[in-house]
Amino acid sequence: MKQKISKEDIIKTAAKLFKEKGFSAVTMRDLASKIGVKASSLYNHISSKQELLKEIIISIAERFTEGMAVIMNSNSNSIDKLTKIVDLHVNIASNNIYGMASLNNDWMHLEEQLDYYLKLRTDYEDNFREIIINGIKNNEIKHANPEVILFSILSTLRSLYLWIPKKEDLNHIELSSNLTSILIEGINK
Amino acid sequence: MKQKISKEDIIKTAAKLFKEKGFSAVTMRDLASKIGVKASSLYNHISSKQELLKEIIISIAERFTEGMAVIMNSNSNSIDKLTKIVDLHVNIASNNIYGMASLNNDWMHLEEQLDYYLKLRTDYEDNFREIIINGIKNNEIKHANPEVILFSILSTLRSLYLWIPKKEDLNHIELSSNLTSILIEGINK
DNA sequence: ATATTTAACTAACACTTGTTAGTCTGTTCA
DNA sequence: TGAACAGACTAACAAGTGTTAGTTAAATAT
Repeated sequence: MKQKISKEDIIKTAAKLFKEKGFSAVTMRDLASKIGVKASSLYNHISSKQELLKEIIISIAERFTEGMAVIMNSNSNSIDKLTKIVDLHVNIASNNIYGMASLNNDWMHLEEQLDYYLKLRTDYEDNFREIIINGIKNNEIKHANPEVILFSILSTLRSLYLWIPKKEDLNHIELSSNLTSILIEGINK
Repeated sequence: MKQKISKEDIIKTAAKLFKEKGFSAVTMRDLASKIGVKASSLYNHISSKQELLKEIIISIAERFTEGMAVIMNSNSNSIDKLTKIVDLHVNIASNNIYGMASLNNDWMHLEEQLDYYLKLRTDYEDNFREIIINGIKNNEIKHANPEVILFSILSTLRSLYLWIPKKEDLNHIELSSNLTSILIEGINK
């Protein structure tokens, strides 16, 4: 056998291409030629292009859900929980630089799994919001609009996948603590 | 004449569809039928699908460049400049909810204009970074990693287009000042 | 050594893509 | 009124799309 490719290889390469051009702009022939094989050969390992998107997005989304569940069940205070959420995002983003692009930009092309994905995302945001609102109640977090706080932190965390690869020198523990400090304490002196 | 469509109509509808599904997933037939016309009729007004993307992205990118130039030329202190940048983003995002999606997610499908776009973006980020570094030097901004500060603020501002439409109740002046406060002073009490 | 399985290949499919050519009808202006 | 034009239409194109069928050869199991 000239070559032996695995489903994992295909998914990884797909994620890389999906990040560069988006799901819709990547053809099965693009993907195959990047791997060094003909498009039809891919179908010995996967069932459809859709399946690739599903595998990429849902596995990451579930990792976020699991991480959030652990944080919600911990009895830390609100600021500690936020710190743990930052860690969670830094860790998942670092290990899924390519996949995060699909999660953020191509989720709308999920078909059967779209509703499931949207539920995971909504639940995640609801938990996040609850942590913030509790923090305000407990006087740990300043009395600002919780939606603006949620939006501001979550936007930053969701964009990590774009920045981590550009700053290879910054190690993840350092990034995580710098980020936590800036998000929580702000930047003013 | 049964109908009279303008290039502006086409661009607006295109931006809306590009936000929903991404540039590559929107066909000229999709676009035409949303407008209530046949695909070939679009070509009486525009020269190509590419042109639509260019018009949408470049016009917004240039508005950011102009806004940044005004801020750089003002002799405000660093914190004031950051406040003005927040306003700039809130204003442009509010007025270009759909187009901002293309700017953020479909810029890689620009062809002849790709280099130009990338130059505008890099210059913008360089100016932003300079403001932050000057702020640190002048003791207005805390001595943290300027790349992390830049990334954190800019990610939030670049995601505004996703949040503004979900929070119609929050008016833009209020949003702008809440956001400035959170980005600069943080969220801790 | 032989039989079975794995996974590549070529060829083709039905359909969709952006775009062009040519036509026809309603509007504008002399 | 009639000529010129604008802008819609139908029809078609060449190229590209995801995917399937059938074939072949290498790897593995008996």
